[in-house]
Amino acid sequence: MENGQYNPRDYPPVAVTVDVVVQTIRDGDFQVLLIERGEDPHKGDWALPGGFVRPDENLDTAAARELEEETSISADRVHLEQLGSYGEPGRDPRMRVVTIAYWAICCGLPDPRGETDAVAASLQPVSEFENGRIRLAFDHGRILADALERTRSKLEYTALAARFCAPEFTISELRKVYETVWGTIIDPGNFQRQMRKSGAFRMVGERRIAQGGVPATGRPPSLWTVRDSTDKAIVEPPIARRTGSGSSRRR
Amino acid sequence: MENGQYNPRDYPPVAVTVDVVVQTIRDGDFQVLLIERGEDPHKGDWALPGGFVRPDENLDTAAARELEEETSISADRVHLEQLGSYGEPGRDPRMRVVTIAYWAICCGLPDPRGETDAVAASLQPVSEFENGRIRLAFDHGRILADALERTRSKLEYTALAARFCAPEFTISELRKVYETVWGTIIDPGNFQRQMRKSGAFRMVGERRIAQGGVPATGRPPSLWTVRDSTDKAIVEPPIARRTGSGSSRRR
DNA sequence: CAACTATATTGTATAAATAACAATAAATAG
DNA sequence: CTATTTATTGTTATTTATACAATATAGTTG
Repeated sequence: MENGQYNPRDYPPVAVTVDVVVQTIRDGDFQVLLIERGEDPHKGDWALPGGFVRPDENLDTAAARELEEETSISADRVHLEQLGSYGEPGRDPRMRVVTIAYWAICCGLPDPRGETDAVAASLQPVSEFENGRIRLAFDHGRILADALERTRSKLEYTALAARFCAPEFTISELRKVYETVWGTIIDPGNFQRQMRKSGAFRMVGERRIAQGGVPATGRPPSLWTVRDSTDKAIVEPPIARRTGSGSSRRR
Repeated sequence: MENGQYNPRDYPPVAVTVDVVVQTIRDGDFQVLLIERGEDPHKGDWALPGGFVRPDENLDTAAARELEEETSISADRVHLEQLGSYGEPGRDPRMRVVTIAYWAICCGLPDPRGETDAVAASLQPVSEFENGRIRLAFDHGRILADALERTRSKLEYTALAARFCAPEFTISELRKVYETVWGTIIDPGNFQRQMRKSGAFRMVGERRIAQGGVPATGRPPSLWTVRDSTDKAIVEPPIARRTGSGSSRRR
């Protein structure tokens, strides 16, 4: 491309697709959107939602479109970011396919069904994948694993945890996001201070009284929102992820 | 790709290329490999080295091949990593081109010339680009900026700084890498301890006496190497990058 | 209504890490 | 030998992290 010596038409066709790892928390469980493949290859297996990039379409736009088609929620209430490209020659047996993988975080998915595609989309617990009980088609297992690591890593130094929450949230809700995604337990007091000092969030309400549905118990929390809605908000200093799973409390 | 509803042949051809941001330190200066375009579009401008991905070639392999063609150094003495994909529809006026960008760190480039390509490749100071004195063709300016930020960021928590050095290096040489790439000044004493405690490096020689060329002055340093040659070595705790340029010393 | 329970939030004490700079070590240059 | 230079270790004040205790403020129950 940098020089005119190669003629693109000399090469066999390459298809370019986007695949999206859509992550959310539902019922206190870290989950990811998967579709059941209706056709071979890998018929009946799980796969990531995705599709071809259209001729005059941005990569980001293509990913946003796939996301909206699959979840019917608009991409502006979602964090969507490129993960990387996967282009192993044999990754799709039908032809050479290079895919640009994206990852997304969203809140409150309305129980998804495949809308445009005649395939069943559903949220599956990440734990099922990491246990090996769910196996993915193509190289989607690798892509998913990379996306999960990226998400967990970015929670450390960004305010992206808030994307798992409604626009306004409590610090405890935020803490539960960390605990769910990382599989750890975090001290509520220390977490409270860290978030307040981080500068990434802004208080929008002193008190929240009983919400619809859940009858509140305990002292009412204050309400917060992200200070920078462009997902650039940095949590500084970063909050430490303890690799050990489960309780780290001492008795 | 996930379903059979789209036929790849229905879409206009997409060319897939790789572009590589090759970074090194030469004469104490942070530099990047650029080529001068010999043909339109952007004839005479600077661009990143790159080229088409071949039919049966990995993306990583294609990047390594481009790197070797352009620098004539083998990719195993180099850190080479994917940066991301750039596929804006109009980024190349000739046709739809999606490029997978890579970034590389290497040590001691033998003054490069374009070998296979009949184009002039040369190392240019990063400062020239960041000053705006060098302007790049296509969207390569954006790619380069992203790569530089990635490199600077990864120096914080990985042992990749060592890739700018010979296989064996002194802690002072390592410190100068940080200072050069970040444009900051780092306290030698504190840096020494951080690197020793980080676990990322291993001492391979107690003393280094006068090297060829430079007549040594001062106390001879010990020699070190990276403990994990797979570039997975983590510097923990990370070393802090002070955004402010130049001296941060107090008087 | 008082006592109890449950969260949220603030306090506190200790340990650990950071940062600035001083001091020492070990070589070469003159 | 003395000055100079770079490497490395010491030292100390300050900040930050961690664990846990204490308080605040609501709802719930007897």
